Amino acid sequence: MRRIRAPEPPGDSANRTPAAGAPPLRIHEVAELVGLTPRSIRYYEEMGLLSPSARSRGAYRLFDQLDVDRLRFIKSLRDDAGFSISEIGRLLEDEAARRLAREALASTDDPAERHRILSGRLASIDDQLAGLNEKLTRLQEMVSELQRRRRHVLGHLAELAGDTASAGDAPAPAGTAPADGRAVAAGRSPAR
Amino acid sequence: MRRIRAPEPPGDSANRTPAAGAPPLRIHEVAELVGLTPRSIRYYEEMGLLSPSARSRGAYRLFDQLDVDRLRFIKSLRDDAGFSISEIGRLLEDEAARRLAREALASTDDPAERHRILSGRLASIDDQLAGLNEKLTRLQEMVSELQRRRRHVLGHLAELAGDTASAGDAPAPAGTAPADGRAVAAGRSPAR
DNA sequence: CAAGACCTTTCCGTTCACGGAAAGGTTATA
DNA sequence: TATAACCTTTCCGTGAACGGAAAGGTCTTG
Repeated sequence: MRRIRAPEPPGDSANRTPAAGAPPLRIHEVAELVGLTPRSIRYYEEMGLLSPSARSRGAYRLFDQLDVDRLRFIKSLRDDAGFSISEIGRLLEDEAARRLAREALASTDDPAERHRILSGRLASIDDQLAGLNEKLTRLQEMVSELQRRRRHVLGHLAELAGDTASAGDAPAPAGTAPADGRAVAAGRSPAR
Repeated sequence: MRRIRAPEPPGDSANRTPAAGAPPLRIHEVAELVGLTPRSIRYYEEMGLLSPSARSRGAYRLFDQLDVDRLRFIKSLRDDAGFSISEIGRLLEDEAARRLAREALASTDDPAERHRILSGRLASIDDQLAGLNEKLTRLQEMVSELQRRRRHVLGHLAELAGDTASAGDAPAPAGTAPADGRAVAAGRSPAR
């Protein structure tokens, strides 16, 4: 019987972590760790979202901490931001382009060339910001509306409590919530 | 040849708008108006997202302003918030529950009953807020990160401009953007 | 070295969110 | 009343994002 741990046979350590501290994980381990299925992870690799991760001699996929981070990012983009896999692909490609630009920038002193590279980067960032800001604004509107309603209901409840406690109290102005902003109330997660 | 307008035959006006000001629209008209296809609209009706809209004598679907608003809301939820159709369905169901609660509240004076109704509403609102706040937080993080990068690139560009203008200028502290917050920069929409 | 647990690729199946054609009905206009 | 331009339902097709079984390989442990 085996009990998890230590796949990598000695001798093949030409990975991204030269003589790593944390041992690489196998697919079902990362899957459990980040809350995805092995199937999904293979699918994301197939779609080009993951760098062709390291392999053991026996062709087992091996994941390091960077892979885990990347997968967490992908999951967040999928679940929280609601991006499609291809959209996520584009975002990650841009991430790669970023590194390339960084290198290209480091290897030239020509002002015109540097300007070209930087402008490209700026355009790409603005592109992403435009899309995200749209989503963000809509979401903020929805949250604001819900918070309005919440205060309204809360006001009614306070009024009710006042009535039962001492008949004929101050009706409570119904607007004493923590102003507005982020993270107001939670409880009972929506499954999913 | 016909040229759009005036479907509803006189005699059947038992709709939501008793003797409406704005005439009802047919499916391809609303579709164009809100940026959906007729097919999608029928699908949403089939999925229960729309109240079985009014029909003309010949069974044509007829949409009023409320339908248009609802469809716009659905589209926003789908495109901007990235909700699935069934999630949108749940949100809209809650909207219906809200009306019911409103009526129930108006028809009883029993404090216990009123408290029960209001508590239910509050729980439901908190539920939705929890989900939305999570999405919102993630998105805000992403936007902040992008804005950070944008300022960074902008700083480099300024530096470059300074260099070319007068060799040996102030390097520009790279942190003079509009603080942070909403809607920073746009340009070139991401297709979709 | 046999067992058991995990892995591989391949391939077919499924759900969601529609697209699109078919066959036929409806409504305003010429 | 005959077009033309819509509409209806029904049904089959499709791309995305996986699920799951099949057939076989690979590690580790008893």
